Amino acid sequence: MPPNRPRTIKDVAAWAQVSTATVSRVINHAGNVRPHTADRVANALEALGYVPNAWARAMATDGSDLVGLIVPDILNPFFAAIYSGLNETAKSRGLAVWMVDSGDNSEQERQMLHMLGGYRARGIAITPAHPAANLRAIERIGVPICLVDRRLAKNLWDMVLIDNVTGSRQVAQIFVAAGHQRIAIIAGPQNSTPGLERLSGFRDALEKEGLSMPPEYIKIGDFRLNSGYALGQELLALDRPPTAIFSCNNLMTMGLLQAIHAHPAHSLGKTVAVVGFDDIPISTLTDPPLTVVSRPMREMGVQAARLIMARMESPAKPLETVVLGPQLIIRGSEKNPGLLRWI
Amino acid sequence: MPPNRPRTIKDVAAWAQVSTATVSRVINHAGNVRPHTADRVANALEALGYVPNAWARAMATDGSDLVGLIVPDILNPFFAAIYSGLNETAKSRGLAVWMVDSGDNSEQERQMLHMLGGYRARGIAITPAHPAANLRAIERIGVPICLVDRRLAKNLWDMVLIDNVTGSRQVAQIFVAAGHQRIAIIAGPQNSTPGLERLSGFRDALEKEGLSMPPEYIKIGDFRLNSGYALGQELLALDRPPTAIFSCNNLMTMGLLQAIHAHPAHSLGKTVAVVGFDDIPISTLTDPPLTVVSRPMREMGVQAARLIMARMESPAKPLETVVLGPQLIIRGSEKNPGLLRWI
DNA sequence: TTGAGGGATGTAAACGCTGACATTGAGGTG
DNA sequence: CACCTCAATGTCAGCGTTTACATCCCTCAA
Repeated sequence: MPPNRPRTIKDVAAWAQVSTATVSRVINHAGNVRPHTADRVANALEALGYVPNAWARAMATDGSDLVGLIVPDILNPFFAAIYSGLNETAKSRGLAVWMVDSGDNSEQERQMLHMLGGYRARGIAITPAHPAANLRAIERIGVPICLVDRRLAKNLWDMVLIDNVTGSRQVAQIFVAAGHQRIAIIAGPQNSTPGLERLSGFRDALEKEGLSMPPEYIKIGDFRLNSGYALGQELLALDRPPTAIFSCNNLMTMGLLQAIHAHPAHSLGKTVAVVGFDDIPISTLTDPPLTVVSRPMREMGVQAARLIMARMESPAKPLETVVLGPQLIIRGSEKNPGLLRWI
Repeated sequence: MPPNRPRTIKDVAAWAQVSTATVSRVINHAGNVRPHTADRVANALEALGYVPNAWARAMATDGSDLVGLIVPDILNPFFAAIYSGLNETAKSRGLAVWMVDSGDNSEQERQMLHMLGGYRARGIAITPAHPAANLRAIERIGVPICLVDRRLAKNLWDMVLIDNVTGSRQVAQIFVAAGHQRIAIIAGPQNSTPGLERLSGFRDALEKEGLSMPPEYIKIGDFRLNSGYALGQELLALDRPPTAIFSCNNLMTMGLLQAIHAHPAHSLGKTVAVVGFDDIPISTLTDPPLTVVSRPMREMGVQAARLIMARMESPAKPLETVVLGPQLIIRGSEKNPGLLRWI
C-alpha cells in the first residue's frame, strides 16, 4: 500500500533541506531560487510524489479556482454540451468546473448551491429550478451567478438565454407554409422560461397566420421522455388528430416519435408531421429526417463562462444578458404528404 | 451588491457574542450548549447567511467529502449513467462526487488525476485512458482508486467490469441461430479492455460455431459516431457485404445505422441485420427495433462507490473485482429476412 | 460551609500553504 | 578594508475550521 498520509510541503522541505518557503517558491515559479537549490527541491518533489493541497493553497491565497455548474438533469446531453463549452473556456483561465445535478428540484438545488458555496466556488452557472428563493440566499456569500437558459421573476443576475420566441415562430411558419391546418404542441412546464416562451411564441405566430389551436391540441409536458410519449398518444388518439406537432424539447420529441411509431394508424411524415425544439442524435435517421430548431448549446456554456469571469473581475458592473439565436434545420419531417387525405 | 467577503465563523461568533468554539459546536450539533446560547448563535447564522468553508473544515478534520469520477467522454450518456449511480450511493454517505472528463487522452487524464489529488479527493473512480503510468503516480498520494469498465495491464486496483466476452458470445449465437453466414464486426480500439474483449469474445464464439470472419469483415473503430459511420460504409460497399453486423458500442451503432440509412441499396432488417453493444434511446424506434446487449450502467456506478467506500475504511483489504453481466435484449434487428436472397 | 463534580464556555494549537518581512552572505565600490 | 547592495533563503503570521484542554461557576452532598 502507498503511504497513507499525503505528502506536505514540510515533507518536501525536510527532504530537500530547505525551508517551506523555498519549496513554495519553486512550485510557484516565483523567482530568486538558486538553480542548484531548485534542482534539489525538484528532486524532492519527484521523489515524494508531492501534490499540493489545493484547499490549503486556496485558503492562503483567498481564492479557489472553482466554478460551479448546476443543471436540472445531468443525463440530458443538452446540459452536458453546456458543460463542455463552459469547461473549455474556464479551463483556459485556470478555472475548474464542477457540474452537479439539481434534479430540477428546489430542495436539491438548494443543497447544491450550498455545497458549491461551501467550497467557495468563484462563480456559479445555473439553470434554475423554478422558484427564485434559493439564489437570494446564496447570493449573500458573494458569488457571481449566471442564469443559463431560464429567466427568473426578478431580473437580478447575468443571463444567457435562447430566443425561444423566434425559434417557435419559425416552426409555426413552416407548418403553415406546408399547408397544415390542424397543428398541435407538446409544451414544457409553464413555470419555466423555455416552457412558457415556446408555447406563447408558437401560439402567437399561428394566430398571426389566422390559425388557432383548440385546447385539446395544447399539451403541457415536463420536458421528459415519458411525457412526450404519453401526450403524443393522447394527441394521436383524438377523433381529429393534428397533422402537425411541435415538440418543445429533445427528450419529449424522442417520446413523441416513439408514440407515433407505436401507434398502428399513424406514421411519421405520412399522417403526422413533427418538428422538435433541440436537435437530437437520431434526427437524420428517422424517415423522413427530423426538422428541428437547434440551439447553440456549447456556445451557451462559453458565454456563461465569459459572463462569470467578467463579473469576477468587476462585481459591480451592470447586469448583462446574452440572447443567442436558435437555428432552424429543415430536413423534411415538417411536410404534410397526407394533406389531401385529411382535408 | 452582496457583501464581497464570505462570512466566517468569527463573524458569527462576534455577532452572537460567543467564542468560535461555541459556534462550531452549534453548527456541528456537538452537545453542551445552553439552549439560550444556541438560539443566539442560530440567529447569527441566519442573519449573516453563514455558509461554512468546506476547505477549512476539511483541513481541520483532515478529511474532505469529495470523490472523483474521471470519464473518457462526459457527453456520452453511458458515463453519465455511471455518475448517476455513483453519486446516489456516495451521497447517501455524505460524499460529493466531482465528475471530470479525460477526453480519453492520457495527458488530460493526468491533469485530472492531479487536480482531484490536489483537492484531496477521498477516492477516485476512473475509466482509464490507455496506459497505466498515470495511476502509479497518483497512487502515491494514498487515494483509493477503482477502475470502471476497463482493466489495465497490472492488476493493482479494485475494479468494476462488464462480462464483455459473454455479451459478445450471445450476439454471435443469435446471429448464427438466425442463419447468418456473412457476419461482420465494428470493434473498438484494441488497446482497451472493452475493445479487445468484445472482438475476441465474438470471434471465438463464431469459431466455435464453425464460422470465421474474413479480415475485411473486421473493422476497428474508436468508439465514436463517425467511425461507426465510416466503417459501416466500408462494410456495405464490399462486393459481398455482410448480412449481419455487430457494433461494439452505442455511438458507433448510431453511426452504423446512419450509414445503412444513407446507403441506397441497403436497409436495416431487409439486407443487413444489426446488433449493438449498449442500449440506445432510439433502439425501440428503428424498424425493426434494435437488438442490443445492454449493460447495467447505473449499477456499475453503485458498485464503484461501494468499492471505494470499503477501501476508504480498510485500505489494506484484498483487491476486489466486480464483474456484472450484460443483458441481451432481443427486439428483432438480428433477424435475416433477406436470407434467401443472399444464398 | 466547603469541596467535588460536571456542564457551559473560552483559549489556543493545529491543519498545509503563501507571502511579507527578516536575515544571511557574496560581490562590488570607494 | 569597510561599506553597501541585492540575491538567496529563512521565519512567522494568517487563512477558517475543529478540538483538546483550561477555566469558570453552579449544584449538590457531606
